[in-house]
Amino acid sequence: MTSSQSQRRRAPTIFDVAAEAGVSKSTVSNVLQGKVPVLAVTRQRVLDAMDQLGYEPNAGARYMRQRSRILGVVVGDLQNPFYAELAAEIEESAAKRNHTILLATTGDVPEREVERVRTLVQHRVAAMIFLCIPGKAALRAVGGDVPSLFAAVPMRDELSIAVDSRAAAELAVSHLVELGHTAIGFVSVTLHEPPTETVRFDGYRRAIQQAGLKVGASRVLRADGRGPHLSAYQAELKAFLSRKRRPTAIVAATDFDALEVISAADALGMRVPSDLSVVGFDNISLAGHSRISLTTISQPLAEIAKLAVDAAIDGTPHKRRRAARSIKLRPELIVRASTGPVRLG
Amino acid sequence: MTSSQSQRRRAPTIFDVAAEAGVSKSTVSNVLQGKVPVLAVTRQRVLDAMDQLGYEPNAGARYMRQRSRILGVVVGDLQNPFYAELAAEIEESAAKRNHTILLATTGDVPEREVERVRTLVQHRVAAMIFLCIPGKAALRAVGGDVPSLFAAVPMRDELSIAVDSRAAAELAVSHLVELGHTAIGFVSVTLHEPPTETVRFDGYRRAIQQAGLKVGASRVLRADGRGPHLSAYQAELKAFLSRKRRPTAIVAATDFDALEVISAADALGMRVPSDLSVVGFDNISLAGHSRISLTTISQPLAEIAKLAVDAAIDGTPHKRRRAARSIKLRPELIVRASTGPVRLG
DNA sequence: TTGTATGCGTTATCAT
DNA sequence: ATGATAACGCATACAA
Repeated sequence: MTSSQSQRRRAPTIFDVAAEAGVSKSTVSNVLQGKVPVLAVTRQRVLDAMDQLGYEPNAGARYMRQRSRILGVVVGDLQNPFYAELAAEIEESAAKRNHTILLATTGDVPEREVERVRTLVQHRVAAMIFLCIPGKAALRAVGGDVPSLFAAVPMRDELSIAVDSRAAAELAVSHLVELGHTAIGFVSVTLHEPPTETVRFDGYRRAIQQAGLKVGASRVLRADGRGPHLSAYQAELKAFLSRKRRPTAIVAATDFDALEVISAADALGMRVPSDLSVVGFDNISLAGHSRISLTTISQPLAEIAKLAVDAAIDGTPHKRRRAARSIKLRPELIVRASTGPVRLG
Repeated sequence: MTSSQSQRRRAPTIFDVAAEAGVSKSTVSNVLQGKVPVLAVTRQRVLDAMDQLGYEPNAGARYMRQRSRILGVVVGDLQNPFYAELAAEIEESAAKRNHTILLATTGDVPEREVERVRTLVQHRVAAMIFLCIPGKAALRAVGGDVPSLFAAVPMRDELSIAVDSRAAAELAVSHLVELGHTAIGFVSVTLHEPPTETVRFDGYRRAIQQAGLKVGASRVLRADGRGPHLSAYQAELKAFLSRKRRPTAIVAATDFDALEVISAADALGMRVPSDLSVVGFDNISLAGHSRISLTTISQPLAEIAKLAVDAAIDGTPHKRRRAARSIKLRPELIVRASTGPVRLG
């Protein structure tokens, strides 16, 4: 309205506002900060001048004197609905606390990780929230000056806010045991993050042993593979499900994996859950769809996001205590139609 | 390793580097910029000093003199896999061009839009990429100084990079016509963005007329509703599908809507595609899952992302020509198992 | 309550 | 090829 000119003018500064309002820059700054009392009329004049000129403070310049209000968010795979949803929640929580997020995706490629982390550091983010497990180099690139924490991923010796994956696995396994299953397998084919995968497998293993069952190698399929070779996964999965001593129930490392398992079962003409029970992990929103109806472990997304943002903003006093301040949240089992009693015979 | 101290030190500056290398700040800046020639040995000394100190340039300070390398990305609904995937692609394209993205989600709430846009403006983003249709107020908040464009959403009179939705609708309709359908309906229940919804419905309507068919009011279900009242949607959908003169095929405004339609059909015991054919829109990654296998319209995500980022960075010379420079991409029909020949009778 | 002076980290202009 | 210096927009300590 005011200015349809396309020549990009210099944005109005605090100085312009001061001139327009007939006061000094300090006064403008004072009404901006709200710390120092300013006469009501003066204040109003400044405010008027501001939206007269369409003034917006320059965050970059501000951050040279103040703590930045940007949070760096590093996500491995934003294509995965779980991380996308989590990122959305984090953004919202951050906004509630007047912070913005600088988003970086790495595709879990080590070299890219370092590059992206460095970019975030250069922008002097107040803190770094990882939605992935970065490599050593990336972690080093963060440096000791910017606090970082890990959301929804397990990270030993660091501040991490995640679900207790052992408890989660126990939930899944005991649910299956209650349904009469004894041949309970584990599948992870699409999870690019070794540590997360390991923790979940470990939880599965412990839960199995705790239930007095055995962890048969023939019931476990773990692909350390790179890249999403969907067709290859399917081939492996079909072979896996066709084995003689195949499991009657499967704990999948993620809902994505569970979906792949279901696809393979469908292709083999196996029925879920009567021929094969499947439990997922993450409770992505599509897990509840009638065509999927996946029994799965749910993580309290909003809570994780809020805690992560709060911790990122409020900081962790002593580095050494980071791990100690880690938070393990309680997972929840969502029972849907992908699990059922074991078929006798 | 180097510094395990938790007291947050002042990050090393260009000045510190200069001191360490025994040169002036100007020289350091020169090697940083690479524009002015610097003696090889000096250059190396500076470089050494840099990673000795773990120096990273302060992007905020830099942006006070140079154009910022931040792109503001405003997305309405990041929970929607389509937008999450698009955001990921945009981030990647931006990174390739040494840019970072500041992400804001609005949940399509007008007041939040303005607030978020203002935050982005305050960070002096080089450009704004909208993955939603902002309200007037938000658009005004952008101001005339920061170029903005629209990716994957239709926006009249503005620079937009999206699929030709009329062509898309034609693709869907003619596919169904070829299968013998004449009672082809339209459903949109979860799309929060009126303009996008309107454009897609309009495309549907034109395509129907072009095919010599009629647009019966009884075959159209458009919910302008707010918020995701999934159960309510389901009730509406079931009632819709139970009508006497119900359609034999449905064009859904989004894959999400298509999934809801399928759920409703499942609940009513209707078979897809023998009782009801369904075409979606967006080709989200889960549309290809064996349990869904949704015939849908695909948008070239990566291409949209690249074009959007390039346009955002390289800019549009004259504001008036923005609309003229808009790009309409060709949609593609992905035929899967949710569509089939009309059942005779 | 308001104004003045200085510093923040960097780039850019001008000397040398 | 390198160094001194003035912006850049804002916050802050201090003076008035």
